[in-house]
Amino acid sequence: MPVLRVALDLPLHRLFDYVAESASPEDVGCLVRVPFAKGERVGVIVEVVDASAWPLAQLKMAGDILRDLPPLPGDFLALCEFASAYYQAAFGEVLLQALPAGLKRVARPARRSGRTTNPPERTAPAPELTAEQSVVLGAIDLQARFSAHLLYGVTGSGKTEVYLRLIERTLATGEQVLLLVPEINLTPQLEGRVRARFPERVVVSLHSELAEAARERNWRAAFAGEADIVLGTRLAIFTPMPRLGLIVVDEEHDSSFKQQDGMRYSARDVAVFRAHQRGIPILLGSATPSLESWANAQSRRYALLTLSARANPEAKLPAVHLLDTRRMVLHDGVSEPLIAAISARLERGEQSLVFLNRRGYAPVLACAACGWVSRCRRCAANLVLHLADRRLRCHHCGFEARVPKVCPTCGNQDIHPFGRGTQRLEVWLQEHFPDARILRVDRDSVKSRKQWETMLDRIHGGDADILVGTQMLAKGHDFPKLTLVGVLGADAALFAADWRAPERLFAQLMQVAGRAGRAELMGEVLIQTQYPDHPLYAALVGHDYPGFAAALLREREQAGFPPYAFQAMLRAEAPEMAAAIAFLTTASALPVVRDHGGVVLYDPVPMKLSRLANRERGQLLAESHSRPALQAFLPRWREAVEAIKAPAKLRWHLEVDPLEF
DNA sequence: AGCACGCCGACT
DNA sequence: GTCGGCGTGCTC
Repeated sequence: MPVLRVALDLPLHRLFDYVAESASPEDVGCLVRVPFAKGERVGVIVEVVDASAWPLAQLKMAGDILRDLPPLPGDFLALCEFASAYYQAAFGEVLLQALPAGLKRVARPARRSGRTTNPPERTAPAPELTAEQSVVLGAIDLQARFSAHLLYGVTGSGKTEVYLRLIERTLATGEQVLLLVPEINLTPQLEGRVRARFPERVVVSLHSELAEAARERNWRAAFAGEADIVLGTRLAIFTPMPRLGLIVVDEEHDSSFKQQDGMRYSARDVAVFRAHQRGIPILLGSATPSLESWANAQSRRYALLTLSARANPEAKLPAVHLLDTRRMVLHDGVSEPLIAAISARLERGEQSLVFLNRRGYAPVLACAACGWVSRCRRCAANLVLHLADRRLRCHHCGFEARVPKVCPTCGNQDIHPFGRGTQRLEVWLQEHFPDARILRVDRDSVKSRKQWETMLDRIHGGDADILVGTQMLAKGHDFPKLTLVGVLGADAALFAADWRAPERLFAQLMQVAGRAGRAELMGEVLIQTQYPDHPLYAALVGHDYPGFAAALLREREQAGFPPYAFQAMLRAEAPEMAAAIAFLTTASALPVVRDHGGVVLYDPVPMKLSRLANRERGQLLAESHSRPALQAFLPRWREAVEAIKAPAKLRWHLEVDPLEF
């Protein structure tokens, strides 16, 4: 009798073996129902082997092999195996997280046959290509085996059109396309554009906000090869696609491609591996590529393709000016030149956008008499004042309290908000421009996709004169009447402890600056700063991403930071910081650590946000100048760390290529 | 990760 | 006298 080696959704780095009445190697990749501990589970058959060498008496009998779903293909299993090995996650967990929940339920409901039908769309004709777009398209050979391309294109340069043409060429050869986007809800118009361009094709979307049934239906369509185009967020990278011929990653620098819980993978990096493994082209697109991708382009591992001009030649890049607030009078944080610029837009009937990446009314409430500040009792963070609904709110753990009328410690009535958020800015602007229609756009005012679409309609319909918002507003949207972008409070990120903060700030400001002046109206960007000489701002003024990236890469190389070093972070959390640090200290002194000369471990330290939801958190960085050395070290280290006897309340995880510190 | 078994504190 | 805390060990 054959033995099935089965992967189960457990954090265990091993397979479980069962005897089967009858099974053949063709069943590899099939789901199978198996008895496990006291209950029953669904796993995936990874191997079917001859039983002669197995201690059969110790094995349980497998249940049904679920053959109504075709077996998961070998390249998909290999993709999961790669992710499992690279990110130190259990194979079964990787494999089963990739499947829709419905398939994994032990008792499976009878399947309703649902067809994936596209809502009818009018065919959108393809626009003429610009000279640059033609050059870029000519440089991509879809017949080639694996090839990675970085499409560096300024905002409005027509990256999407390049994607669409490539997709068209790929579809023509009978292959499927996977298009990854950071957050599907923020870019509903991209989905619309894809559907409108390919009305006769099956386009399905895959993201976590999709209802379970719809997600399963779309997943099945992709897996069955019925879907021609899969448009999805990071989780879609783990979709089996039998005819996959092209992967496109839009806004490849965006941090939402990085999963921040469970298996902490980078969908962009997995995508590159997947393309390599399948021998197909991959295109990464961005106006501000990640330094990792930029470095790969500089070293010719990726082909660099550039779109330097806006597709609409009338739309010039916005003029970026710095407002040196050290020598200016500020009115609730807003400088007079910015006020004047907004006034001018109001008079001309144009739109302004004021960008402040901090939601709420004020980041903290404080007592002038005794020094009390509104701290979260569960986190090492302040409670943010939300005046709109009169609450104090922790942006990290969700804790809420009502706003006290007097100081909770000394009874003083003199408690005041300190600092500014979007709500306060909105209030002030409304007072100063009483006739202006002001729209605040942040996660508090836009909670659902529906609200977001309503908001976009209002903006496009010219229903707003001034937009006030956080980075939500920065994502790729055309606001034709928007000619002014004001930026407040950007300086904070210049000197942040996280050395990746400038890179993110630059990308964010480039993105929000790109909102200004897309049509025939010239755009202007005013950035308030106390550090007008900072090279980051100089690069913004000059629209000089390559120069900025080169400078950052030089710094990184000198400091020995990524992408010139490879890192993994061990994090521990416990009720007491001492327990977390003690665990990390033990982990850093394990015998395996001494055997790996190529890997350096730093001292365990408390995390920046050292307490979150009543758990104290510490971290330990492992680093190497050689990825193979780090990859050789990690499995051995992880195994030894798993064997550490830690208190039950201690949680830990290992993150490869961490983005945040 | 669940879920059992197993040995020490405050209660119907 | 028991209910229940979570420490430890196992899952084919």
